[in-house]
Amino acid sequence: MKYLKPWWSDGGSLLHFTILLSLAELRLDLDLDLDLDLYLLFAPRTLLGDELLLRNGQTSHISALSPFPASGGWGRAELLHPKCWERDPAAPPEGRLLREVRALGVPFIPSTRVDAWLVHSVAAGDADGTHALLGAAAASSAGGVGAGLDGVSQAAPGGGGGPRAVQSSSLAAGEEEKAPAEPTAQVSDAGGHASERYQNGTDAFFSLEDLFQLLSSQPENLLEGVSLGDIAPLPGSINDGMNSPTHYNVNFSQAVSHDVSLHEAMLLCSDNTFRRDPVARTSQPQEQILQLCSPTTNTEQTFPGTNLTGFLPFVDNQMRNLSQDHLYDLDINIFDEINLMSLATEGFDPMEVSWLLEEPGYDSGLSLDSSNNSTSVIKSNSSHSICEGATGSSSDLSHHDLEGAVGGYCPEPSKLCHMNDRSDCPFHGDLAFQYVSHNHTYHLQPSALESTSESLSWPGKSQKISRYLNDTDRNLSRDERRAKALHIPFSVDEIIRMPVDSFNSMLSRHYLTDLQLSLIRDIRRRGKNKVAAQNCRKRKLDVILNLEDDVCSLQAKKETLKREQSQCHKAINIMKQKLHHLYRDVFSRLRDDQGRPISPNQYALQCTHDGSVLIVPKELMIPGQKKENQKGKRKNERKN
DNA sequence: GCGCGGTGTCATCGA
DNA sequence: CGTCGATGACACCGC
Repeated sequence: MKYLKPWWSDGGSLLHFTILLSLAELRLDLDLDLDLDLYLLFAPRTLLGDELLLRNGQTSHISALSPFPASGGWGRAELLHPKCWERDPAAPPEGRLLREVRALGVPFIPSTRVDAWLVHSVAAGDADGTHALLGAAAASSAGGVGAGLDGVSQAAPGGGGGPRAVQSSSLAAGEEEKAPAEPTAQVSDAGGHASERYQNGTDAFFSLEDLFQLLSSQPENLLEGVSLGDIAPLPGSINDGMNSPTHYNVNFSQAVSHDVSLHEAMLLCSDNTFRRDPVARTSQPQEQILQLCSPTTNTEQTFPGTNLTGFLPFVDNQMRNLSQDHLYDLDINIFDEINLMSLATEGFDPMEVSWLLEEPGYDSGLSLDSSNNSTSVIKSNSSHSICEGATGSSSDLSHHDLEGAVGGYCPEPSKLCHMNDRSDCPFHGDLAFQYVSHNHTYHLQPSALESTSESLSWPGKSQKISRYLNDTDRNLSRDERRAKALHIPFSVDEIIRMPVDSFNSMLSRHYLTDLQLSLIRDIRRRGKNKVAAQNCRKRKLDVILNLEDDVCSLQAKKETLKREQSQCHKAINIMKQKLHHLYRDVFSRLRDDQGRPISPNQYALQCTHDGSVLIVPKELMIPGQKKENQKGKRKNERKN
C-alpha cells in the first residue's frame, strides 16, 4: 500500500482505474490504502450506526447521512480490514460487519478492499444503506479525494456533500494529516443525487456515476470530459453499463463475482471493449498488458491503438504524469499480489503450482486453497527476469518461489517471466492469461499442497534454484523470502519471538490478506517449532552426554570399590595371618600340669566372656556347639 | 553410492 | 477448546 499511496494521492488515479475496471465488470486485486471516508463510501450500511475508533483514540458514531463526527477531532481514521477485526476476540463493533456479510453467504475478498466492500455493500442489499453510503461518498467528494481520500482535502468547485456533508478545511492534496473536518451544510449536486437517492431508497446498487461525480469533484477535475449523463434508474443491467461508456450503472454483485486478473482487466480496458466472453478475453493480445509494466511505457504504448484515453482522459493524463516509480510501485504491489493470488487459483497443474509456490522441502508453504482457486501460470520468453534477478525487486514473488520450487520438473529460467520485470517481458501468448476465475477466498488448506509438493521429488533442485537467487536473497531464510515476497510488514524474527498477545494484536492492527496471515502463522509455527526442536535436540544431547558422564563416573566408582575390596581382602588376610601366628605363639607357650607343651592339634583356646581364656580339648568342642554355647551364653547374659 | 550427523518440518501428545 | 512446548518421525542436505 505504501507504494500506491503516492500515486493515489497524486490524483486518485488508482480509484479511477478501479472504477474503470469495475465498469468492465472486472475485479481488481488491489489493496487500496483507503481512508475512512472512502470506506464509508463503499461500506455497507452495516457500518452505519457503529462506533468507529478514530486515530486520535476517540470514537465516532456514524450516522447514515453524516459519517463524520459532529465535532472536531476527526483527523484521519483508519478502518482495519474486517477480517482482522474478526480475528480479534475483542473486536470493536465493526467486527460485526464481516459476520453479517458472511451470514449473507457472500464470499469475502481479502485481497481487495474496494470490491470487498462493494461486495459487502451489495450483499447488504439494502438500498437505504447503500445510498446512505453514497451520501457519505458525496459528502466525502465535497472534500475531494485527491489527498489520499482523507476525507478532508480541497473543496472542489461544485463539490458538495449529502444533507450533512462535510467540507473540510482547505488542505492541499498530498498532505498527510489534516485538520479536523468541521461539518458544514454545503451540499453539492453530486452529493445531492446520492443522498437524495439514499433517501428515496430506490435500489441496492451503486451507481458508478455517483462515483464519477465524486471523483470529478477533485481539484484536478480528472474526470473532466467524461460524459456522465444523468443518473440512470437502477439497477441497470450489467450489459447496459458495459455497452455504454456514458452509462455507468453496474451491478457490482455481478461485476465483482466476475473475476478476472488485473492484467486481463487492463487488457480489456486497453481494448476499450468490455468483452464479457471469456474466450474473447483470452484472445486479446497479451503483450499489451505487460507494456504497462515497463517503466518506459507511456499511455500510447500501454494502450496502443485504442481510444481509451479519449474515453477516459484522466487515465491518459494520469498515466502521462505517472513517474516510473509510480508504475514500478504499481507493478510491484499489484502484479505481485495478483500473481500470487493467481498461483493459488484453479486450472493449474498441481505440479506447477507446487513448483511456483513451494520451496524445496517446503511442506506447508503458502497454504493456498487449491480446492477453490484457479491458477494461471505466467510464462514468457523473457530470459532474464529470473535467472539474472535483474529487477532486484523486493517483491519478487515468483522469483523467490522459483527458488522454493518443489515440483516435478525444472523449468528453464527463460520460460519464466516475472511480472515485475518491466523492461521487456511480453507474455507468452499461449500461456499467459488463460481465462481464470478467481473466487478470492484464499482459505488455508495446507495439506493439499503439502501432499502435492512432498510427493514430488526434484533431485538437485536446490542447487539449480539457488543459482537464480542473488546473494541477498540467498542469505535469507526461506520464510524470510516468503515474507518478503508477500510484503509482510514484520520481520520473521518479530513474528516468531513476539509474545502471543502482542502477536495477535499486531495482526489485528494491520490489514493482512488471508495469504499473509497464513504465512505469518506458518512462519510463527515453524519458527517456534524450529526453536523447540533445537532445544529438544540440545536437551537430548545433554541427556546423552549426562548419561555418558554417569556411566563414566559409575565405572570409575566401581573400579575404586574393587580396589578398596581387594585392599580389604588383603588386610583381612594379613589379620588372619597375624592371628594365626599369635595363636601358634600362645600355644607354644602353654604347658599342661606335667609341664609338657600343649598341642594345638588336640586343644583349642576358648575365650570366656569375663576375658579369661580356657584351653578346651578339640573333641569336646564342635564348631556348632561352639556357636550354640556362645549364643546361650549371650542369652543368659541378656537375661541377667 | 552409501552412511552419518545436522537441520527443518510435521504430527501428535500432554500441560 | 485453543495454544504452546516437547518429541518422535521423516526428509533433505552436506560431508
